[in-house]
Amino acid sequence: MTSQKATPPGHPPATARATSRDVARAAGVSQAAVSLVLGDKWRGRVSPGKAEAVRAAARELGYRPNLAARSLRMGRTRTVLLVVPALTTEFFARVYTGAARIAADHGFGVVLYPSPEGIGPSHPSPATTPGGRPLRAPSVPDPFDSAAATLDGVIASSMAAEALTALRAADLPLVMLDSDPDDARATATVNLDIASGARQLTGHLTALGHRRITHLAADVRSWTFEVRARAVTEALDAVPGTLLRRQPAALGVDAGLQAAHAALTGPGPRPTALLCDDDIIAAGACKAVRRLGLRVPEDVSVTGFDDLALALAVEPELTTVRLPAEEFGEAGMRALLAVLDGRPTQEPTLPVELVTRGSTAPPPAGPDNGARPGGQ
Amino acid sequence: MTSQKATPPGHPPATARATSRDVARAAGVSQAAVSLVLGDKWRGRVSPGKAEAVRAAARELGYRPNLAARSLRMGRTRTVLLVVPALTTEFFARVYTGAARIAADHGFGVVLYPSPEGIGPSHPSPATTPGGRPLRAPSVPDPFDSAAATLDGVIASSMAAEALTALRAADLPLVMLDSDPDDARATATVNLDIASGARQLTGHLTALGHRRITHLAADVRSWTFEVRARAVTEALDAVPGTLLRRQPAALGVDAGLQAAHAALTGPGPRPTALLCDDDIIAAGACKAVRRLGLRVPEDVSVTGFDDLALALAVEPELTTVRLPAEEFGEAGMRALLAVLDGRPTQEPTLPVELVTRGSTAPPPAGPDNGARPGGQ
DNA sequence: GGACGGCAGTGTTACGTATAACGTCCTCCG
DNA sequence: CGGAGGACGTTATACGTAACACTGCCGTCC
Repeated sequence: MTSQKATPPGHPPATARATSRDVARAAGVSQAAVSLVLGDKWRGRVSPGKAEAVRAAARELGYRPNLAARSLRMGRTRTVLLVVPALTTEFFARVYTGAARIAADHGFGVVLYPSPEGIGPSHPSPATTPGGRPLRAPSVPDPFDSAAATLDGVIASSMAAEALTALRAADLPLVMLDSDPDDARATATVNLDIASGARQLTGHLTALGHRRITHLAADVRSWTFEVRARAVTEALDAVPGTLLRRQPAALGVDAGLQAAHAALTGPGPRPTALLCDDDIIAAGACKAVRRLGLRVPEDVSVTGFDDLALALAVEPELTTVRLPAEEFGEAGMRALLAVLDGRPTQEPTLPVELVTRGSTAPPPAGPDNGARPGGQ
Repeated sequence: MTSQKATPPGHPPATARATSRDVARAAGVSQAAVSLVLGDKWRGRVSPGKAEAVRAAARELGYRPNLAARSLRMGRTRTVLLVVPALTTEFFARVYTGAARIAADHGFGVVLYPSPEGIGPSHPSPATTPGGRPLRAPSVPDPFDSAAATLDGVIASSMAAEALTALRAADLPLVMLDSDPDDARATATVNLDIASGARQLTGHLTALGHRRITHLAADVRSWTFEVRARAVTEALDAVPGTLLRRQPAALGVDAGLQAAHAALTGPGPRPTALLCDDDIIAAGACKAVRRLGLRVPEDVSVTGFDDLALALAVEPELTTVRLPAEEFGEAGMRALLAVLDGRPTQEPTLPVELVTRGSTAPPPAGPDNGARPGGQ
């Protein structure tokens, strides 16, 4: 009673952290018993009474296990690495959020490794040299040299796959996001149903009557973009009388603008729809359309991909494919946890959803337009 | 040369990590000597020849110190916590990027703690998950319970200050970002010159001729927003004949739209300029203006704050204040490192810059300096 | 000539945890 | 009645590192 301070029960003196031995002393047991009880492995080893005493003492002292000691003892750090192209990309920020949530639920931490060749859509930074050699960022250290030196596993986006090979993660469990299921490096793979999204998008455009479509394709070598390109091609091949062209576009608003400009002013009949590999490129494409004195969607329809916040910020709001980014990160982390536990991982491909908004409409009626605006 | 394996020098066998004792054995010295040499504290304790031998052996074996052991021994983890409202906010993603870079340069790691009340300005997030389950994370754990249990310091945004009090970080060095310099909790404070930015913005509008300005003020209790409001008020007080009103706005595109709608349709003369607390609100405001049949900037000027990628994605491009987000994170981390080293911290207030773009123009001509345009 | 101090190192310890190995009793059953 | 085992705990150890305390040794100075 005299020792009772005014501090709430959750707030111990906080001067020096209590150790498991302090708890043991307070509960009148040995340190080993504390470890057993708090580790929930005391079935027939400690009496219920003492177990409760231990828990009470731990609570009273505000005991938190020293993770450094635990890691040292166990040889595992309960820390995983998430390798993404860039965190300033909203999509990957959301992936991280989902992954971190699941990780935290299991007592794991997530450290980030933005790959050196990471593409920052926010600022126009040249990502790679023409030779394909990744431009080494000034000070992106090997995460295995940094504070996260000891890792239990890795989750990596296919967009950062190249950075992976430079990493010394050779023997770590590796979950790859949105990548080739046959990739030998991956212990497991978690995918979004990108192909379905691309098909839905293409189907939406053709149903509106579009026949001349230009695909503003991200010029990033990555499984996910290859899938988009293939799905778009196949879907349009199935519709007679279509003309698909492809215009490479770097990532970013400005790059999207330039690519769209090229697509709209190039030789041949002007496309009536621009199918963009992500919302950011699409935003740039919208700007390009209007700079040419045309309107979105009356003259040119534009579609995005990802359903970022941006899709609702621009006008008209973008028709796009919603990717469940948080769930994606969650699934990736769950898969990795399963691998770490030795459980079989059976992660399904996550469904995506077409979101129809104002940036798409039937193509304008025109003499040389192979399709009827109201057709369908 | 005969011992040269096919593996590159940087890639050791990678089977089991070499320990400092392995290095000692290989170099023919004791483990203590290895620790001294690699810790760079061997001035007169180890001969240069042996020191070089140790370094060579370490390189050969690909030795990486076990950080768990080091942390346990030293009582410091070389890990700091960054508390931000939400990572999906581009601004804070960039702050993190800067902080992480400096941290890595000094062998530190950064773990993230998105505060529970974190605002997700990204999506209409209110509810719309197909499954209908609450997206708001029910499981944001105390970071001191999570894998980052042991921390050396904390950097916290003023926008997440409330979360801080719930944290048990009582005795940790704390650097606060953009917050009241008199905040007693902070060991040090690093600020952006927000007031200057707000003044520049206000001056820009008044110079264009605007007199009726509504401030779409973020309804988040936070030092940084209080400063903006105060600076705007004072700047406009200095210009005779101005009418400043204030409309609270939640964060997010949709909230900005609603607030702007209220501001434009409310009683009294319609404002000719909307000064928004961030670019996202401004994007929503632009939508509201157009939905009322008005034009940006001819009928209503709109300004943002932050200079996110979004500012260039919407049309017209936003006049805004560019905040050096990466540098902000870098400065915060540097300040924390100084505190940890016991050095005096003397971080200047970082300058900001007005960026004039297409969303601002002189107010429409009218009876008394910008009255409402006739018929609408 | 012996005391002394700086160099060049090594042996040892402790950090806090998890767990294997080891004792007790006590009960139950043949 | 004796021994087998379960319930209940404790002791001891190892994880890899940093740092303290100690030991020779050699050159120097009084």
